[in-house]
Amino acid sequence: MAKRDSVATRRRIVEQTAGLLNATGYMRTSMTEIMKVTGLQKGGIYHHFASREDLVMETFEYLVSLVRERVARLLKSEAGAKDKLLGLIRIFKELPFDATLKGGCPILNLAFESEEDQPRLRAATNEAIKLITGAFERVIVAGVSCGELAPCNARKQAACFVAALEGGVMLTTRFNEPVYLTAVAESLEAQVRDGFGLTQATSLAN
Amino acid sequence: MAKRDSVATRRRIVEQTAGLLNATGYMRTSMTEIMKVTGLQKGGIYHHFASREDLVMETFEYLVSLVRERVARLLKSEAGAKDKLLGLIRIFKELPFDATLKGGCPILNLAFESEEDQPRLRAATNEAIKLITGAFERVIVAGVSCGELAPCNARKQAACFVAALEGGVMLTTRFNEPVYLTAVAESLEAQVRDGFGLTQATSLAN
Amino acid sequence: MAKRDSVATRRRIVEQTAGLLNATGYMRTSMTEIMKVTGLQKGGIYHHFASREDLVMETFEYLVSLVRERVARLLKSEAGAKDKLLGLIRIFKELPFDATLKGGCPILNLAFESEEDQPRLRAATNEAIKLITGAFERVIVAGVSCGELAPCNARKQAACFVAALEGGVMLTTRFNEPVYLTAVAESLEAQVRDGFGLTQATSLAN
Amino acid sequence: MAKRDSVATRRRIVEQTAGLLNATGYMRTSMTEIMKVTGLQKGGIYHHFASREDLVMETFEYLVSLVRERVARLLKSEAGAKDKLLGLIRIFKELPFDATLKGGCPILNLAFESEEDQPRLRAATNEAIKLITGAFERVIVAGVSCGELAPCNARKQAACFVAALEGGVMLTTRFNEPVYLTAVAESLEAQVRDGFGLTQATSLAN
DNA sequence: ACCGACGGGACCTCCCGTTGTT
DNA sequence: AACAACGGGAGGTCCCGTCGGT
Repeated sequence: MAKRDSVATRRRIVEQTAGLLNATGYMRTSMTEIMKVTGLQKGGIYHHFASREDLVMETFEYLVSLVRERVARLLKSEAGAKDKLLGLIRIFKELPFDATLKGGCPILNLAFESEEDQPRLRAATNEAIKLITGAFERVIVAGVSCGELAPCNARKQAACFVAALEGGVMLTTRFNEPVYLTAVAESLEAQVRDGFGLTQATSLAN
Repeated sequence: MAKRDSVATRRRIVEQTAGLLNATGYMRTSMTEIMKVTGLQKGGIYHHFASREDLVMETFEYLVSLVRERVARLLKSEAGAKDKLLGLIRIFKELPFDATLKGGCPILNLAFESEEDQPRLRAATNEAIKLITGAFERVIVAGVSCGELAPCNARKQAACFVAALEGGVMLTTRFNEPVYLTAVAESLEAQVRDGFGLTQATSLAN
Repeated sequence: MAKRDSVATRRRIVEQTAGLLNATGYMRTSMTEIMKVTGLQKGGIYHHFASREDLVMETFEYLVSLVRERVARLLKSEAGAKDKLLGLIRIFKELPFDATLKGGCPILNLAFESEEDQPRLRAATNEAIKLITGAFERVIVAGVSCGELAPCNARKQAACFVAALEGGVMLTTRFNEPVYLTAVAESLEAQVRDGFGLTQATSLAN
Repeated sequence: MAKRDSVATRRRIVEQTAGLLNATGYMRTSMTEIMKVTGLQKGGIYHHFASREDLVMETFEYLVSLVRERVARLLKSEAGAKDKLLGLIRIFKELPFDATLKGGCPILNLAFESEEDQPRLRAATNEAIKLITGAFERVIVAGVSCGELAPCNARKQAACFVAALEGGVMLTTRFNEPVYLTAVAESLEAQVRDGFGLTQATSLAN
């Protein structure tokens, strides 16, 4: 059971902890609970991670990687800007139904919990949210360039998408009410199909 | 005089604790910090509140009352549905700049932190979010009735507004990035002025 | 039991902890043992001291104050340099038989245990040992001035006295063998009575 | 080859651990640090030693053997009692400058750290200190017999030498102040050269 | 012979809530 | 009404020792 399993165990710890932390809270969840879901004792866990923060950090990055991977795959599979945006929206819509991500968006969750006295976690959340916002922004810029979308402030439009979707995920998750995410997604989808009002110019301008 | 002082002190505790709890976290904030901002010792606080949860509960309801009051005043001061919606949006836009509410929306904050093992707090957040959503919904229903807004699923439309605005507040607060809330608000304002696409029917239908 | 007893309790903790720490070890002794001798629970102790190190620090200074007090009283009660030196030696001879100091010299004990990663404790021991050495040195300087003692390097002579006596205390304490301290004390007493060889000049010269 | 390697490795562990334990503390030093200096993992060390205490025990005896060897060599190389005593003193003077013994006298170090719940270590230190004291005592007895030294209580005189020298080593090591050991050594050397006051009888009598 | 994954326990710290007291 | 001494418990960390494997 020795050496060879080390990598696997470490990954197993991260994977099993991921869902727990994202649902119960990165800071609130005690090592005891982590011990329970991993089936390991404190000694076993601390053999793989120097500190609780290290484990949280790695778990967070694992969760972010799940999202990043989906985004990357989506951007490759779809060609048009509209389809890409609709796909990104779909990723958010599916979030609460994913087993490990049913706690909501890990980025917002950790951002909510991490304080200024945990600079590593804060920095990680900042970077992660930029990843998402950046993806939206780049798609929008490209869509505008090729005339598929109406001209607009891409950064603002991206921020609007992310904020609305994150809000939808958050409310749906926390209040167990699917309507929030559904409503937001539908609204955004309509805007996308409309090309941000390509003909009527109702998009975010300045 | 005893009773009068008691009531005043109790209220003072709530008011002084409100901003702290909403910014630092309802569950994360320790009694020590609460003691610091109130200037009272443990005994003094527990004399007025049977438990920490009671204080949290009352503080939360105080914060919600601040929001409710603004909403009520706004609904009274404005006559048209569009103006009322724009006013509600403005309330959210001002949230992060309010001294006591700079921690973000208290409802979402507490909803985020409260677990299933705290049914009272959960119930309070559920009720509070319905208050907000209900306000939007009623305005929309009225607006549609009088023809000021395009026909739509009012509940969904309200959910969409609240989710987007809450998301904007959340991201702006947690990432210290005003663009999220600004972008969301502008987008919603545009939709409102458009009367949810009164002429082109781009609003949330089913 | 409230406010008034605070000072007394704090002092009681220090006094009861003093003997324990000096005998069992400043670093080795666990909070659990300190709880036992003080009769308080962790909460009670941490109410009075912010950290274990703080308690150790204060306990150490209490023990040093006991020694300092004896030295001060001795220096006042005796007039001649020889009598003062004999008195100082006697203080060391009595150390292992003192209830609270039976663990040996607190200065050397803590100096032994404190590492470089505890600068406060290190600094305290440095200061404390200088207190002892300084007392010897000043007496010797005065004794030489008035011709009661043979001319010598006072600092060296003082260091010799302290080292020998500390060694005697240490060995007697750790090996439970009174002869070490007795032998050292007798030898030093003989040198003192001899006035450091006032007539034959066998004292430490350069 | 297996057995040979085993013995060599075992000795290597002891030698590499010796300096570390004597400087950092026999009890305080963690297995992690021991692993670091030996370059072995836990399993490797525990393969050679049944317990941490066994390793400490053996390391201690190795360090004592270093001292014993020096003493034996000195006693052989010098003929006269005075020269032997001066040589013994010199051994102590050199202690803090020896690479492996720069932590001070291993006997006193371990005696300080070992508690009553470690009878083996206690016994080992008792035996070791008797080795040193016995060496002094035998030299003194011989010196008195042949008239090189003034008649005296040899056991006491030996105890005095050892206590003073150990004290000097201790203070010099712990306070990083060479004067203590230097002063003690000079004083004792003077006494030796004087033959313990062969002519004036100032030596330890009863 | 040696590695290293893991169990299990002890330690310090901090926190909430009670209670005697002023 | 308010203070503050104290109990009791839980959390994160680290450490020693075992044992399956190479």
